[in-house]
Amino acid sequence: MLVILVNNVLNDLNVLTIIPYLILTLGFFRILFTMDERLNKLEELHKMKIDPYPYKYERTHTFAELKKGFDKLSQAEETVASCGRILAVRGHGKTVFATLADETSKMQVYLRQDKLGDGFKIFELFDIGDFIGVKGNIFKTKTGEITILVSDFAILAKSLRSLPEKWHGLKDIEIRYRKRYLDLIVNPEIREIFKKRTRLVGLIRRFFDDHGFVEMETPILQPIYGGGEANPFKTYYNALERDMYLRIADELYLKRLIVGGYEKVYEICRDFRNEGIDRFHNPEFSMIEVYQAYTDYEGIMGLVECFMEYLLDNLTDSRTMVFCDREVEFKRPFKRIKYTEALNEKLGFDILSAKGGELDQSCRTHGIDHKVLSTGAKIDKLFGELIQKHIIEPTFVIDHPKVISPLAKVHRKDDRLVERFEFIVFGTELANAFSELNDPVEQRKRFETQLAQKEEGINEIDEDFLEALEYGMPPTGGLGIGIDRLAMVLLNQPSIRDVILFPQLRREK
RNA sequence: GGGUCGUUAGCUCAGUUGGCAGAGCACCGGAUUUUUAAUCCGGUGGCCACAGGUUCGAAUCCUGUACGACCCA
Repeated sequence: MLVILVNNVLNDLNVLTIIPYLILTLGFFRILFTMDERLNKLEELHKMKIDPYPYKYERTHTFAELKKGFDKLSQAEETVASCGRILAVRGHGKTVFATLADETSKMQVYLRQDKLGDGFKIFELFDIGDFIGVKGNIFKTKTGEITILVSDFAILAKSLRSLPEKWHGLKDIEIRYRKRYLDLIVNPEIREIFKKRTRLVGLIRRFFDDHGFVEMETPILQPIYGGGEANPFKTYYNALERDMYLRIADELYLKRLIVGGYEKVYEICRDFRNEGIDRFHNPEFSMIEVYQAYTDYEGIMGLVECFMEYLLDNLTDSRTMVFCDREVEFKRPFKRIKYTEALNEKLGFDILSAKGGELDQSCRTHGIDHKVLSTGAKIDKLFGELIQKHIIEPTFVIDHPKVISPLAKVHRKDDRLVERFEFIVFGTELANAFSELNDPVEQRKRFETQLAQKEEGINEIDEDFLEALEYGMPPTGGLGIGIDRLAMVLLNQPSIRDVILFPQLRREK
């Protein structure tokens, strides 16, 4: 069809006008040439009144079902109908072996001219990558492979481009990310990873449902962004004639629900942060936030211990976890270390009473660019560099300085600290939790301090949230878990892009 | 934002000191009725990422740009 179309266009133009046209559309022509053979076959199918893109196929068995039910099906000589994509073809003149794949498995099919008659020739119009349906009986070849002896077959969708190589697969990491569908076709282990990720999210949901939590849905488009420290993506709402932000967290909305009387809520949410992309960061990422009334961070720590054990038992069948060639065991209670004690020991002075000069000096010593950072940010960088990086075993780091935790409740025994923990394993933060700040007067002060520390006063205080707190929020424990990082660690994938189907990349040239 | 490395056929990769652009798979033609990375014979396919520079001569050396990976911020 395309070939005819292009021929017509060429006939309508004289040679001189064609030349620049040819140069301009070189890319288009190159695609045409590479697809030429397949387009011819497509044309051939049309001529034979065979629809290369039919509407459906009645399948009796998936390939996995055929393999599982082989004894019964072969004994009964039952005619089966299956379908899938052609992955390999081995022609032998008057017979053909082909390997097909559906979602469940691969399957060999065997076509013989003496069985198919004139229809046998039609298979010559099929290519690797095409979807086909086959009917026939299953048997074992002399090498013992379960195979369908085909009595009838049909094209289900013609493929116009050749797939990446069958043996080496697709390795180019850029193409794997940009054209994930190719990665999924030729690298079955990648399909397995994303299936496991889906199973993981299902387990997370089941765990919290089973523990009496209710899943909620809160706004992704927010008039004021909050609940974290990050630059937002900004958009404009025409009908309301105002700027809106894609959420960086859903904390402040879930807390409104606790004010509203729910006692156990969670949301599995996609959050958006307008910041750098690297091995641990994608601008859109998945979180689960959990809030439970009448408990504190101690209660949440217990919940996290149960949660991790539940995931390991149901996802990997083992209480050990391997990530980047290191192995750890999960045994409760998890280790606890105090944030300030660990950091003070490394630094040799007390960060809570430190002078600015001491902090700056330490930053310089450890290669941290301290000039543009707030005190809190300096402390957190030092912590990341000196402590977090080296924590491999599952560990709760607890009791953070107040300056770096504007939404957490002051520690009951030390008012310079808050009741907070981060759950760290393999040097990676998997969870962050507080005894939630529910004192509206204190919360307002913290927001004001936070706003004053910002260089650009872009964001405003969420008055509606403060008003909600003023109506009263019960004591509450809150938890946030980064699902992508959790997936990385549980599935032993070194980059966040390996657990996100379509990671963000720059635009192609 | 900075540093290091990479980009060669649809895919996986070679390419020597700067001297004709290569292989395997895929594709096309031929042989082949139990193969399975089928095999055998023959063939097509390249803006060597892009733009400059050095040179008699550049995939190769130099500069810049784009995209990607890793590290740092």
